[in-house]
Amino acid sequence: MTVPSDRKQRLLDAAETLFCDNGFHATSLRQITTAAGANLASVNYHFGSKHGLIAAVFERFVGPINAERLRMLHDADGDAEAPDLEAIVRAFVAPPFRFRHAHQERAQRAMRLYGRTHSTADPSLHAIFVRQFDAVRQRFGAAFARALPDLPEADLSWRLHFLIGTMAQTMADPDRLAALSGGACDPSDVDATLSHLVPFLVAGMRAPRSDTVSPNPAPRAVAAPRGRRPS
Amino acid sequence: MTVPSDRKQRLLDAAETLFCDNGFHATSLRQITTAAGANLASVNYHFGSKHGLIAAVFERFVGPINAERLRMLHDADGDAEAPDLEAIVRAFVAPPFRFRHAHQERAQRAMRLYGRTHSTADPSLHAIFVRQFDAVRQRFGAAFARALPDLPEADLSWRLHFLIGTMAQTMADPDRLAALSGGACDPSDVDATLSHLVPFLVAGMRAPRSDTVSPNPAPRAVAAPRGRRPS
DNA sequence: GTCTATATCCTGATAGAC
DNA sequence: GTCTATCAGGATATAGAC
Repeated sequence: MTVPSDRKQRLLDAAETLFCDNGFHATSLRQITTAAGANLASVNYHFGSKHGLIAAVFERFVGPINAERLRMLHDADGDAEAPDLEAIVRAFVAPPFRFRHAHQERAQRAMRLYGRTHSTADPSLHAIFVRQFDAVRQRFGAAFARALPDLPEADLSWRLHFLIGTMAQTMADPDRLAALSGGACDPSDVDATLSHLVPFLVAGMRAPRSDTVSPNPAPRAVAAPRGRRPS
Repeated sequence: MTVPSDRKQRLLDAAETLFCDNGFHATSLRQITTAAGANLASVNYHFGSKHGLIAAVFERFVGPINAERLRMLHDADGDAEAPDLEAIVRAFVAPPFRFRHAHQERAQRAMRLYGRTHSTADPSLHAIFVRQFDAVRQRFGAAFARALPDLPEADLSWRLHFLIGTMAQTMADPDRLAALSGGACDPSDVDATLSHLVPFLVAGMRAPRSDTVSPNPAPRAVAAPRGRRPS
């Protein structure tokens, strides 16, 4: 009790790595226990089930990140009437990129896993995620509302959604950016990442209200290809 | 040959629906064939393997979307020296939202599936996606470079990455936005979605260059929780 | 707490009749 | 092209010795 089982930690570490590389569903308990040097039955003993292990892996790194977000948010707005928008954005997006692990490689993997789980198709995993995340989202929603008092509520909800999506995708898929930029961008450089991400998001949050822009032109539908078409 | 097998279409339809609801990996061929009223062996006959079916499902709806993107891009910039930024953004993000299927419900499901596949963990699925997508990405990258001639190349790559992420997440997870906005946002309204999304992205793309903003403050690391800590 | 051994079920794929 | 029947293997989970 005073010193948690080393096996348990190693199971979490191995699961985190394998989940990130291959996804939750494609990773078997056998792979995990083998990589951790543990027995197959140990997962059920420590975590009850595979689902319990997934939840434990996820909560282990999302907990500190959300705590740091709230801490930075408290420093940033401190009940001010008009808190600094950039500081709020930074409080939201910086912690997951600054997550540190014993090894930097593992920190990057955890970040990727975090970003990908944002848009997982599996409903039960989605539930784990949403439960941990929605409190943070609401707290930041209120801060953004104070920082952008003239923005209608609907616009604010949309933009918070966009902001989360931008962050999640940036975390989820750093390799593609590195490859397609021909080496011009280095997603492993946290400071560089934030120096691009934060201004992009701040500008987006400050965009003109949607009711002041012109309507959408050319609403041409994209036809779905069907096997048979009337001709 | 003249009339493609009805079974084949029904398999694609059923697979699309189930893949969207439960993910690729969690959906079995038995579920698909049962839903399609077909035999288990029919998948291997028509598509060779489950992987072949996944690729076929994906290509069926991503092909027309990318074609429409390129068509709209051609209309928008037409080799102009300084094409309209908003038109380029719209050419990129509008087609997937305007994708139409025989039933509107299915169109929404296809859109969700598309958005989620952007950040799939499975490497072989990722490959299917990237192959279809990178040509479009390069073409749009060139158009953005013409529309934003003063932006350094690295900034451009970063922002294109952000833009794609915002779009993907918006497509992937419409339900959460609807729930958390308390009904203020309606993600099923395509015009409303675009009227919020496009200004956000245009403003982000026009943000100040990253080398003109102040450096990042407070690089405090988020500590990873470990079982044992030196005390 | 950790192990072996096993139960039970489901997966993708295929052989071969029709 | 479509079917039935089946194969070979992997999945999670558990019972029970130590």
